[in-house]
Amino acid sequence: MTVSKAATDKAATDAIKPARSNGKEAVEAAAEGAALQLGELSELLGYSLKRAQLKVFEDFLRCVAPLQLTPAQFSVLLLLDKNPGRNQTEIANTLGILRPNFVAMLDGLESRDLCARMRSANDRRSHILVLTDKGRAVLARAKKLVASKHEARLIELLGPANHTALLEMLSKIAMEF
Amino acid sequence: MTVSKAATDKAATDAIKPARSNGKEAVEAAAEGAALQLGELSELLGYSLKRAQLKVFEDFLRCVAPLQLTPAQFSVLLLLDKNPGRNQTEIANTLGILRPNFVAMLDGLESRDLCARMRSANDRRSHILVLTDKGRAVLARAKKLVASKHEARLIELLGPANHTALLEMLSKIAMEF
DNA sequence: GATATTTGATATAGTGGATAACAATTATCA
DNA sequence: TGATAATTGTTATCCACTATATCAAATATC
Repeated sequence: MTVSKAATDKAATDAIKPARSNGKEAVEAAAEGAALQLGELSELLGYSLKRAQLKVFEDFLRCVAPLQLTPAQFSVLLLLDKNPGRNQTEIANTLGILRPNFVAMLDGLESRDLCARMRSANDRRSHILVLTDKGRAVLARAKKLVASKHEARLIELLGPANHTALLEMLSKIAMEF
Repeated sequence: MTVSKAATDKAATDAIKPARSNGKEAVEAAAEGAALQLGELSELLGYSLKRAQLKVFEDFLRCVAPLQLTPAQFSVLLLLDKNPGRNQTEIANTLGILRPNFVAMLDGLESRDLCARMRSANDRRSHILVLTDKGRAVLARAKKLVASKHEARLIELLGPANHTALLEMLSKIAMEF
């Protein structure tokens, strides 16, 4: 497994002559311009998982580009909206973000006036996180873009039933594996 | 979406009192120690995709730890074995690794005597990549570990039919999305 | 009231991914 | 043929993300 965004850019556009199956297949294939054999790689779940994830994130970024939101930022806004009154540690932990790394991320969102830190009255150590009006507006627009462009394209590719089944299996792996 | 390895470490171990459903539900829930609501996040394919991918890679590393191979390194060895006579550009492109980043990766594998660069006779610019005997031996052991520990655990969790269906859908996304 | 824990924050390091540029070599074609 | 373009491996460098240690302020524990 490896996988980045690059991949089959140049290599795939190479001429692909069908490899004739004589003695030294692969070596001859290399001498020609044949496509490489993935071999067991195509059976490795992790490999396809990673490549699919990159594709999906890439498409997410495209679809939500007018709002300049990354998948991570979108998830934070979603969580803040559904869970008012929570502090940084709670939000970060739920999303699997380490608290030190969450600081800069919040700085970014707060500087764009999408959310705000408010000192808690009960516990003056913690910051209660709240969506601003602008944050709610951006989130609403983002939800629409994600549903109508991003997820819609996935559902179209897989079919609704498969899409649901895929989501269930991925959740199962994420939670129980 | 966000997701790193950390996640539900501390927050999940917090006391989870069932939130009573009166007026200000979520705010009250925050006042107590209730679990956070993922909301639309659980319907976002990219979110589960990323979390599942992290879990799978994590498990891969554990299973193949005795051989000290990352998923990326394993994929390189696999590809070299199935495609002898190829150069760095071809291998890197197929795996979605950018050529500049592939150099250090190969240095690592070569310094462990798992593969070797050989100057091509036809084109003295390129390096033909070959597995060493040790590389083949390590790859063979890695394949066994991956099949018997890593993939086996995934198949056990999902069931063989679902596992296959999942692989097909992920490949479809990776290739056609 | 002394000690430990938690929270947000800073500094820092490691890793993966991306671009520009370069020398050596090979391909193109006028 | 010879000038120019393209390719290969490489280096340097930058950015984003992840991870750990540490700190001061505030709170919890006993």
